[in-house]
Amino acid sequence: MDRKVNWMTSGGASNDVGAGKTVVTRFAPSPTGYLHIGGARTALFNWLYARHHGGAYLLRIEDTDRARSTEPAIAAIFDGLNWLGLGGDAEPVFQFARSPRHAEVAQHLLDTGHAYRCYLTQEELAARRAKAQEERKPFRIESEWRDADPATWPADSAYVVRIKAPREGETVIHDLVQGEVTVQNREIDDFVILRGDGTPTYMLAVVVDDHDMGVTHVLRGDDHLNNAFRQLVIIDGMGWERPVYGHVPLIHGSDGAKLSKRHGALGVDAYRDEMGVLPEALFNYLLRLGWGHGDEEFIARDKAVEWFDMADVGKSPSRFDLAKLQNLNGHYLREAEDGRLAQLVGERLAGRFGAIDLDLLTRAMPVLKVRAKDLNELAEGAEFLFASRPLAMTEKAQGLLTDEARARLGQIHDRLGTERAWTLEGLEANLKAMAEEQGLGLGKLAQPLRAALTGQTTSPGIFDVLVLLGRDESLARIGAQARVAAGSQ
RNA sequence: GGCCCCUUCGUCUAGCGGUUAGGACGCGGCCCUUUCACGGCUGAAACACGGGUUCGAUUCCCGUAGGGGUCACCA
Repeated sequence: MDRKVNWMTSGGASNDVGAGKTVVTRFAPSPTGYLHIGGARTALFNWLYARHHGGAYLLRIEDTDRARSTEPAIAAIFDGLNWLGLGGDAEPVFQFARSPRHAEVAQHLLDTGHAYRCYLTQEELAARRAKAQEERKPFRIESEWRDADPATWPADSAYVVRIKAPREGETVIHDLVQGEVTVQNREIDDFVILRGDGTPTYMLAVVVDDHDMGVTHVLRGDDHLNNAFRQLVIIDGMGWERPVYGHVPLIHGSDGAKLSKRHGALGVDAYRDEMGVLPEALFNYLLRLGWGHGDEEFIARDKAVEWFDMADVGKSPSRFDLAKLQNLNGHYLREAEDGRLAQLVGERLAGRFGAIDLDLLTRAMPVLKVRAKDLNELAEGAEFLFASRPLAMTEKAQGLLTDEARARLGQIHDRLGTERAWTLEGLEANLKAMAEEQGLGLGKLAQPLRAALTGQTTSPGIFDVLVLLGRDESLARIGAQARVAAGSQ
């Protein structure tokens, strides 16, 4: 509870850092794959925090790993972010393009004695590491070049630039999520900031970019918590102001293990395309994963912005629960506008049925969407509207069409044939009257009728189906099944 | 293994010294009902364990156990 106080000690209102600066957050994915669910949540939290405090939310692509970074991955990440409404407030920064600036900072650190050239080879390091492990001693890089006089640095040998980390004392971070975290400085080694080929490492690049972008709040996965202490060495060496940190616990799979493809570490595009999830549903789900606001479950965007606070982010990792996402998705499906859903479902149906009558689909949507949890189910439920005769029957539907049922379908066909207006009320009155006349439950008529009209045993209300299909198509479908009965007599 | 972090129903969470420990998903039952859903009502289900501190601990402190993260010239 004093987390807030800690980062406000420099004074000012809660939306100020230091001397009244505006909040600036960033989401910095590395484009080595799609935008995964954990990254999406990190982006969401950064976006919300910036919005809540009236600040800016920036994007940075960490493409310094040239071998693993790809164009398609970059596109997929932007695509996913935009779909969720989490695009940046400014043009994204591409990290690789800034490597000259990174090298410049490394040089400055070298010049000021905060870093040094280390001529140890990777082989030597590996050998020392192996030896330490053999002796069961903790390994920490102790380069003899740390205190070497720059005048003795060989001019022609390969070297890396290492930061000179403090060896005594301790470093404390007042984390917005984790609270006060202390690490002994001796635990921090002289990590590399510039590689042998002169390119910057991630540790250097992040710090320089965050500084240059004016980032005030670094909100990221807590797998970076340890990195924060190392990054602070560079920040302090440059004499820069420290950002406020907030390390959010990771999302785990349903079995508690690290999230992998098996449990939903899919790209957000998979949730959209394959699972038929609506962006507002994923937004709401991700928001509630690790964060809560009293008993609120369905939280709209504007409310999320209003309520979001890093202090309410839980400190323990949460598990990804697909069932809950689906429930949320069902909720948002029911709330979604019919025309929009028709559009989305139409795209899914076009492959099988050709041109889709979006007007019909839109009219059907109110009765269709209440029984679907995702766009796939919605599309499935809408199929009967576009299926052509003869209708394919599911096994259960077939089972419903007994001789007796087919005989009744004949009667229904005759009765409804006299219906001219074809209204919901008229049809309902007609069939209920028929059921009553014959002393039958409505179900005895409705189920075979449903099978004849949709080829399935479940569907929207039977009168809705009748109206949606229209007089001609309905009578044709009923007649088709009734006729079979007549032929078999 | 060293270091860091975490621990309330199966899951997501509310709780911030005194509560019949609340909500949601999922699960069971009932109602609504032409099917399936939706909706409504309802039931089972949790403070990891052990010590303290305190008149009183789910809540504060310390251990134990369990879980997670991290220890690269990857990001």
